[in-house]
Amino acid sequence: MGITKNHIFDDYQNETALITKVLGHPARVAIIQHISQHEYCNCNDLVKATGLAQPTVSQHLSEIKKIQLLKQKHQGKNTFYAIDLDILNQYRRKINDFFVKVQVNCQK
Amino acid sequence: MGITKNHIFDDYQNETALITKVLGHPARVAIIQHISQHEYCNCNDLVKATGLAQPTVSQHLSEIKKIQLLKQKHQGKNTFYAIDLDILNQYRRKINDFFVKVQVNCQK
DNA sequence: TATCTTTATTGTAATATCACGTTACAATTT
DNA sequence: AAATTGTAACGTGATATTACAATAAAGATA
Repeated sequence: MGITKNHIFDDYQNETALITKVLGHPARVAIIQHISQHEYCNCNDLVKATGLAQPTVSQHLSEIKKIQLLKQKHQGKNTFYAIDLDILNQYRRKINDFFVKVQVNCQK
Repeated sequence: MGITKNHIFDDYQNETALITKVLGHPARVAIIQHISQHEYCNCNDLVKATGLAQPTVSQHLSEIKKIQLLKQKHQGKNTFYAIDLDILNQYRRKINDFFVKVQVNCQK
């Protein structure tokens, strides 16, 4: 029905899916890369970097914000984005652990 | 337009997104977990394990198959699924490297 | 004040996804 | 041969996603 039955899955499964879903679009991968490579990166920089329209970039940014992966600093009319490294590292470990657990289970 | 502009992104970005997109649904996370935990796991086992209808499970399986993460062995009327550990490990490293690169870039 | 810049929001069209009933088909069992 | 079992494919409805034009809102600048 186009509606995911989250309630029939456990927290671990839902959280793993939530994180990877955000990474599951090339624009968001590109946005995360670009922010990591450029300090004081604002929305317009990302528009230029991706070639997408400003509302589209803004929409993708809000998806990334939903999982707390971004910090933003308002400076005058500008909004500068940065990666939250604590969260990033937390997610890196979480996703890596998922892969490792699957691997270990297979080898039992 | 609901249609992703893959052509404006590079291979690395598209491949990263392709892999994570498959993990971006709790049913597929659950299916991968269950297959890793049960040798000789067939479609019906996954139907029972997830609580989803058989066609739904079959559809999710085909998404996971698209990125070569599954091996299948036909035995009579049964089809047994297993994780392709080489591919899994390849993807684990790829996704982990993505996170690490972002982290390293931020710290420059 | 009027204008420009920057970002978020709203609305909308096109497409994709999720879920499942139905059907088809192959292999097994009776 | 007929019935049963297991899986994939087809079709479809409901919802979500992607993309963007238009607009709003807030701050900067002329």
